[in-house]
Amino acid sequence: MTTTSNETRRRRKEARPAELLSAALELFVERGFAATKLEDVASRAGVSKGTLYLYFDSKEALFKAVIEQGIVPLLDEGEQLLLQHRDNARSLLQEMLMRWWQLLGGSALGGIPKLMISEAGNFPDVATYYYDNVIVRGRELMRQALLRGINTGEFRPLDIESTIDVVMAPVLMLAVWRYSLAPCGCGKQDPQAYMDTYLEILMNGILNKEQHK
Amino acid sequence: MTTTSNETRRRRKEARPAELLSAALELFVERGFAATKLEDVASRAGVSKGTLYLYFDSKEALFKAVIEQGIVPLLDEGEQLLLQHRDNARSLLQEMLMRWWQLLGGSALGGIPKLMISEAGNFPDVATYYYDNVIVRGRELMRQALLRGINTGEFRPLDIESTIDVVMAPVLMLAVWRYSLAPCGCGKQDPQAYMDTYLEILMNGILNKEQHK
DNA sequence: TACATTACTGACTGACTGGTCAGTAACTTA
DNA sequence: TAAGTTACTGACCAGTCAGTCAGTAATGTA
Repeated sequence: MTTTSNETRRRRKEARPAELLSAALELFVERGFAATKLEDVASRAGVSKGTLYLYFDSKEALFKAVIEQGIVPLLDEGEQLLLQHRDNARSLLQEMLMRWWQLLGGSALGGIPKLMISEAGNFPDVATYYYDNVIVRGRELMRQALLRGINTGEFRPLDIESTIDVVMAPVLMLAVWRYSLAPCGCGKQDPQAYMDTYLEILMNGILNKEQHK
Repeated sequence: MTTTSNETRRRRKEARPAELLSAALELFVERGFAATKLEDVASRAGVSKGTLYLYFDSKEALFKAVIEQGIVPLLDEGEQLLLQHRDNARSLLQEMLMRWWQLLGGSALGGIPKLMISEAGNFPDVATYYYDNVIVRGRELMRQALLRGINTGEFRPLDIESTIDVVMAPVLMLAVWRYSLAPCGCGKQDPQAYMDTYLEILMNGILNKEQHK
């Protein structure tokens, strides 16, 4: 019933973990870790609860896997962008922020920041993992972009470490919003207008005055 | 044992609801709604679980009360500030953001944004209440400040609605951070440096170029 | 066709927790 | 001091859910 005729069980076995992780991410983001029932995760992935335990040892192990598997692709993408980019720092920064917003806004992965914010207190070790492997790496990307701009004189001299956090915040908030109050029909009418305004204010805020446009 | 000799039970009765709300806020923010046990809330407030039910009908009612009681003082303060301020728009905006950060950073109330973000999906009606009574009111304060600046020519003409959200985001993130990853010993070294950098970038971003300093 | 292996199922259990309520002790009043 | 009232307690109940495991059915193999 679950498996259609041309999907062999062997093939299914390879797909299961990803299907379960995807279902778990959706539900964890939607309801929070504690309020999510494993039965629901399993049934959303089209299997029974027992099957879930063939692939993951416990609810907590599932949570860790959701975070660890979900986040790697995002950073790889960002690192690619940084290496390839040969234009000026302004367009690099702009493109990084837009690309990141597209990724966070476009797939369910966008819920990970909200999930991590909500559950960090209950899973300090996952929080540490997330910090070391996502935040530190993400901040490094942003640091490179900002440094490039400061070195070329495009950006004013800035306190880099705090600038990194300040620059990230509005994009993060937009992603968080999408999975918290927005589904309740509340505000933040147009993400595109938000990003446009943000980039406009940000660029005015960090570009050297001599720079035009 | 719980009540000391010079606190009569009658006086205690008046203090209980506030004590319970305070304990509940702390634990909800720390662990999330579902992961918080009413027994723990009660014992942190120095009473038994039964007593909690004398003052609140259910766990959900307690949650609603936490949000509703916790948030009103903040907005009153903000409205006062807006009415009293007679200086230029720049200093008004600056002071609003700093004051807000002090309030959010200084008391346990700062956890409310994180709590609301985490639980909005599970309590759509509370989310709607929060949106109507906190976000809409808060945005209105910010709208007034921005309008004042645009009208006097201090600020460049901006798309007000999206600017409101953009301006709020970094302060909100700072508050959220404090109750999520920060307790795990992760980054964001110095809130003061963060706010300084933020205000500097923001002001450069929205002030008219002729404006000096 | 008979046997073995693999992927999966879902009823079950044990622990936990929201919510109840009969009882207790502090305080008041007569 | 005795009777009544108020604030509070904690054992208990009923429902829930993470995690288990004996059994089943699909697939592979001889």
